[in-house]
Amino acid sequence: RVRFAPSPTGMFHVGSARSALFNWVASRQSGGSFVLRIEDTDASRNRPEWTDGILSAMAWLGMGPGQYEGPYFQSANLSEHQAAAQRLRAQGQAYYCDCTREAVIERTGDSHRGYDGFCRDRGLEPGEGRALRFRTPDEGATVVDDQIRGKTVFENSTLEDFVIARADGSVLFLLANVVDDMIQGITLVSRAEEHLPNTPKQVLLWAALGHEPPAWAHQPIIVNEKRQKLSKRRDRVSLESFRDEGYLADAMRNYLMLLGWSPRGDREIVPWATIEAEFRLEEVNPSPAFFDVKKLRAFNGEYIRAMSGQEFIEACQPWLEAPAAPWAADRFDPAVFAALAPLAQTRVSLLAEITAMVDFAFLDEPPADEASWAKAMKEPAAEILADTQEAFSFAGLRWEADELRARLEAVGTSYGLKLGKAQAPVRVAVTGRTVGLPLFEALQVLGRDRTLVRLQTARERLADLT
RNA sequence: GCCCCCAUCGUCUAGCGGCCUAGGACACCGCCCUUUCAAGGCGGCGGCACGGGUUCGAAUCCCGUUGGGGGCACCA
Repeated sequence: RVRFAPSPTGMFHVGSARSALFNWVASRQSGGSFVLRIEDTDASRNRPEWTDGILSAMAWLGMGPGQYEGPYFQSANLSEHQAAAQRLRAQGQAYYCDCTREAVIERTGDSHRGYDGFCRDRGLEPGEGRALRFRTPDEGATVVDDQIRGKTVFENSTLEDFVIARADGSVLFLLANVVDDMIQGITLVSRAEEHLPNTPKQVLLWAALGHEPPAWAHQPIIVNEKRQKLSKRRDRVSLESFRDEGYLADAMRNYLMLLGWSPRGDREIVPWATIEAEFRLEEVNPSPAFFDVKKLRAFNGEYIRAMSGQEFIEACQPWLEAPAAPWAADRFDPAVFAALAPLAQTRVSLLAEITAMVDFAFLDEPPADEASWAKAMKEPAAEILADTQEAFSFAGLRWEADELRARLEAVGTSYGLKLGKAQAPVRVAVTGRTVGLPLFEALQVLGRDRTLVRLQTARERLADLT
């Protein structure tokens, strides 16, 4: 039984996403279950919309409702938490303490030294301002046997007597967590490396409560370009933001699994089934991994190209409507898009890019891009536009890509220009941009009338400028 | 400050004592293809942090140094 316990913070951190995936695969492989716990001992912090966000992000990654145990939003074990705390006290392994933080610092002279054990043997009874502390052993060591990094030894003398219950009687995360895990029969706690320093305390709690601790697995943290832990404030970390930009769930989960692990045999982009079969928690690389958006993007491009034409068209839908699309809804023509989509599929690495790729076809006028205009509309541009307009106006012209190409090529030749140069002014006149879909195919789809109007408009504008 | 973790190309990694002249991917740079841009094909650049051991032999094992990171709440 593997437990996944993301903290509700208003978004789903990519680190949490990777952790969820690791745990998910590990639990399925062993035929065990995946327990989802989205809880906070301070219920007021657990906002419904936040938990909904986590649930939908998980479902997006393929971990849908009904496929896990839970979710548990609020621990149902509050009384057991209390009982455990009192049991520890009864066993002499916890004691009440009335020291304030300030008083401790004054005695130790160091705000980082931790608690000094002042109240250990004062035999205080519960009361106002008195917290319950766990009495850590004076000697020996506690070892955390971790599936990813082996055994880590913590000298008990370095473990301070930590608080397990507040003065008001409420139990803190460290203990509550252990009690919940015990009650739910959790056998593997797999979480981020930042929890490792607290783990010996939990191992001690498990033992004090008379249980064998679960197996542990502390995953390396995910860092930014400065090699610091990805933080909500500094870095872009929300899974939702990637989803909304047009990253595919399959690409994202494939990439995430590769952060710290890789399939055998020089492969990276592999079907999910392969990952589910081959992943091993013990094979996870213990060193921190940089979240490389460029590589993610490259993966996304590969996944997009691997889609069938129909799948691609369907996947693009959200970016072809308001608010993503700048055109009026009634100007959108599914047939036109279906004709352009195959040309666009190898050219987008993010679905969001599709909008700018096809907007010229659904806008009344080509989008204005000054830089493109400046770049393409020089020297013989006016003549090329005029000649092209004339050539394209020819009554007997077959309005098809190869024919259009032949005509423009001829125009270019008359000015000593290769097609690559000659097509530039026409491309900008019709699509508004200097780069884009293959021009003649796009013109064929756009149609004769609209193409000619745009050529005419561009000529007039060019004339006005000079 | 104390405790802990980590260390192979810029990045993600393969490697778990000889198959390593260190392999792949992303990024970057060329060339080919080409109507722009992509895609695709071919090629290039580029790394075992350092110092000691152990061993016939070390990227791989041990120790140290250095560097990076994480944790040190009556938060989770």
